[in-house]
Amino acid sequence: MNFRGINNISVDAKGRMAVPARYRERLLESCGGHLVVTVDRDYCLLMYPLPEWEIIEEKLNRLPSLNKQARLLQRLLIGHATELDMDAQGRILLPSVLRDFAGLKKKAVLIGQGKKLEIWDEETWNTSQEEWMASVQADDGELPLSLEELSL
Amino acid sequence: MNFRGINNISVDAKGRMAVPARYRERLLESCGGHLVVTVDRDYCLLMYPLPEWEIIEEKLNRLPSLNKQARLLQRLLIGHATELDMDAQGRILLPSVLRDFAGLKKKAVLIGQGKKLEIWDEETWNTSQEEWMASVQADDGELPLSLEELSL
DNA sequence: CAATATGTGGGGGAAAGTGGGGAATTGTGG
DNA sequence: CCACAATTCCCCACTTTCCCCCACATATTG
Repeated sequence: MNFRGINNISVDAKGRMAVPARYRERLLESCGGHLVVTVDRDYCLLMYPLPEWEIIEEKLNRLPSLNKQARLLQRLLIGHATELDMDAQGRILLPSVLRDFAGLKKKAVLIGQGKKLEIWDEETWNTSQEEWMASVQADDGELPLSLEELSL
Repeated sequence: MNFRGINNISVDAKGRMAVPARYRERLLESCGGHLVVTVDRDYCLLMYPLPEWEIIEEKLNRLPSLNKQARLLQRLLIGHATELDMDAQGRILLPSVLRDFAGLKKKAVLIGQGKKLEIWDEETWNTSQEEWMASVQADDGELPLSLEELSL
C-alpha cells in the first residue's frame, strides 16, 4: 500500500500534471481522489492522500504555538497545504505558488516515498542527487546514532 | 474542517479583501459570516470565526494579569480584535488600523492555519519565508524534542 | 497490426476575483 | 439641531482564472 519508485512526468502550460495510471485506482478508493500537496524544506513538493495528510497536520497543530520553530514549520507546511482533486483525465492542477516554490518547469520527476509522493523539478532532482552522492561519500562515521543502527 | 493552503489576494483602494470562494460557504454556516480579525506578533493579521475567537479570548483572559508578558499579549490580541462581517459579495473591510499594522498594500497573501487564517503583506511574507527556509536548513539537530520526533 | 489504455494539448463556458459609482449611514463641528 | 464630510455598504460591470470536455498523439497489449 506504499508508494515507491520513480516516474518522469510533464507539467503542461496550464500547470497540470498527470498522475501515473498505476496510482490512480488506489488513490480513488483510498481517499476518493482527494489529495493534499504542500512544500518541503528541500524545495520540492509533497503529495499526500488527504487522510494521511490530516494525521501530519494534527501533529503539527499540537505543537506549542508560542514556539518560534514550531510556528515556522506550521506556516510552511500547513500554510502551503493545498487540497486538490484529480480531474476526469486523472490530472491535478498545481497552483502557481507551489510550482514556483519547487521551480517546476516542463519536465518533472515523481518519487514514491511510502505514505507520500515527492514532486521535483527534473533538473533540481538531478543536481541534488549528485550532491547527496558526493556528501554520503564524504562523511564517514559522522552519522547520528539513529542512523548508525540502521541495517539495510 | 481546518483551514489550510495559500491564496494570493488583493486589497483594493477601499481596504476590502475578497474571502476565497472555497471558504465562504463554510464560514457562513459555521459562524454566520461573523469573523474576528486581530494582530499577531509577527506583523500579520489573524482571522478567526467568531466562536473560535471566543475560545482564544477566554484563554487569554485567564492568564495571570500581574505577569507582564501576559498583559502585553492581552493588549495586543484582545485590544486589536475587531468583529467583521462579510458583505453581500463575500468581502470584508479591513479597518485601516489593522492594515497599517500589517503593512498591507495592494498585494497580500492569505494563509490557512488550522482554526484561523493569517493575512500577510505579500512582500513581508516572501522575505519572511526566505528567512525561514534558511533557518530550517541551518539548524540540524538543534530542534526541540517535540519537533525531533515529528515524522512527515 | 488492430485495439485499448495512457499521456498531452487546447477551446470555451462558468465561476470567482476586481474595481468603481452612488445611496445610505455614521460621525463631526458649528 | 443642522449641514457637511467621511465612511460603509450595495449594486453593477469588467477581467481573469478555473474546470469540464473533446481531440489527438503516443504507448501497450492481445
